[in-house]
Amino acid sequence: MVRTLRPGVVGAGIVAVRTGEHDVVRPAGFGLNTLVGRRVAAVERRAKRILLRLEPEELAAGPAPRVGPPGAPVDTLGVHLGMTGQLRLATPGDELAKHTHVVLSLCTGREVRFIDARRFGGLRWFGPAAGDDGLGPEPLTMRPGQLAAPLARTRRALKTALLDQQVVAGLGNIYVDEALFAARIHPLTPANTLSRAQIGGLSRAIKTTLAAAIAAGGSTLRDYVDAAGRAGGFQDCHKVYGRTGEPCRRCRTRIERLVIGGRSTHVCPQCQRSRDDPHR
DNA sequence: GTCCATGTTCTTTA
DNA sequence: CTAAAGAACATGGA
Repeated sequence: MVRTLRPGVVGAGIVAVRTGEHDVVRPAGFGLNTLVGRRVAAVERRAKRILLRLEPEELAAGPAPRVGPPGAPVDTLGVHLGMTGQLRLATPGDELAKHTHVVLSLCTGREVRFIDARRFGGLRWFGPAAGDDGLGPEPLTMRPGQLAAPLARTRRALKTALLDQQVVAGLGNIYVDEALFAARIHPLTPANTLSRAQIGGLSRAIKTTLAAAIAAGGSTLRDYVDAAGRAGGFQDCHKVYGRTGEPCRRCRTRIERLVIGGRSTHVCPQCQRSRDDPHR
């Protein structure tokens, strides 16, 4: 999402803001229209958050330098897509999709639209804060020790621990299931019983799974599309997620569906037998 | 009508 | 203190 959004947004000034009747902005009542006149310095991702970094206010007005002096405050507007959210680059003539909650008009003549049927997603004003509060390490760059430490402190099912954004930030239900299959570890394994070797394998599995998913453009089950409206392709590579009853691609055993922490969980009972693996 | 859904956050219960 | 379980949010598709 960030990669497709970035070229249409970075360097552009916000010239108008339109909002729908539902308040999807936190803190509640924050006026997005106060951002008119600000310029987008960068678009970054932290875990599941999309972060629009805005140039310092006084420098953004007028023909000012693109980058402020060292130490100048950069403000951040975060976007979380929840389950059904979309950020779309559009032009004013494009038909307004149902459930469009925010439209940011840019000086380039283009628009960024936030669309979200369920409204589990939303925008969040971080001000000068970094926008990474409450988040554990970034899975793509973490060291195994960063994963080992919080896992050693809990007896929760590994699945539940990995969905906890304070343990590791950015894994959702799809990618936890896929990473656990890749690591060949059962999702019900108590987090604090993993061996050092299992942690190492799990860390690697998380990285390869996410990297492959990003390269494929993400998983489109129903709603996800990038800023240009293109669906992802990784759903066709899922080994276990959504494959209940179908044969494991590795061993042909039927994929099982469990419920762990209230979340649908997909597992190959043959490949993911870590709980009673005598070698661990 | 039923069940399920890519996420987060709060409350209740133990 | 820990954590499990459930509910809540809101809409739509099968």
